[in-house]
Amino acid sequence: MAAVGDELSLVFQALADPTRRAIISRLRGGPTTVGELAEPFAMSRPAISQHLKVLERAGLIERTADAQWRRCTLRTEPLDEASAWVERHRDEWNERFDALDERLRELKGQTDA
Amino acid sequence: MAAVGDELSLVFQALADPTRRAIISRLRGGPTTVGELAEPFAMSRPAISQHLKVLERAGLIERTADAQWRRCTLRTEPLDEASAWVERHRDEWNERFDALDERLRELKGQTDA
DNA sequence: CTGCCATGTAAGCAACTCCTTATGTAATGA
DNA sequence: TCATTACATAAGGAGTTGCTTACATGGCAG
Repeated sequence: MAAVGDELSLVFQALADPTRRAIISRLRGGPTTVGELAEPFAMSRPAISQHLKVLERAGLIERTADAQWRRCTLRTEPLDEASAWVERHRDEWNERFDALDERLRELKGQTDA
Repeated sequence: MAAVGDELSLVFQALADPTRRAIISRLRGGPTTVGELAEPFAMSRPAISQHLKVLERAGLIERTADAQWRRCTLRTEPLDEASAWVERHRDEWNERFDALDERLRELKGQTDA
């Protein structure tokens, strides 16, 4: 199925490709045209265009027309959301604590049985 | 192609699915058997097994045999790596600064022409 | 041993991904 | 006007994903 309509899924999916992550890294150096962006990759231009479409769908870039060039700009808000999700699940303290809790309940279950 | 051998891609790809993110959220409450894990989802057990395989491949869970149950435990190291990548690209300062720089170069270009 | 329980694996299918080449489309410049 | 530049879109194909049902495995209780 993978209908994946929700924002977070789109962002993580966009980040799951090394080429797209490289594009994002590149865009940290400032807005860049598609041609410049495509140059370092051993890949056809349409392929890059399609990657950019994925990034745009995830809200990670904006494309603005500038004469015959399309200027791509990084948008970091979706990265904030992704970061927030990961951070919420990253800290081990709660997990450790709950694991201990679970262990205690387990032991109790064993003595009951 | 999507041969995606690298760690980060596997992690982001694992996080790109809502079911798998829900599983991770659930595992924050401590180690859980596959059955318990599958219970809240409107999905067959094999489907969950396959999601767990993806999570395991990404290093996000460990499965240890415990009699006829498999106990799934969250591992947060891959989340650390993912978080580090996102954090590295999230801060807007550099981006803003370079964007300004670019803008100045643009203006210079216009006055030159 | 036998049948149940929890789980994994296999096979099949529709949908999606990621690339390709070929073909638009819009702005520039001679 | 006509070619060129910069890019997008279309069509197609190999491989992957995410589900399904059916079957295999391995521990356990009788």
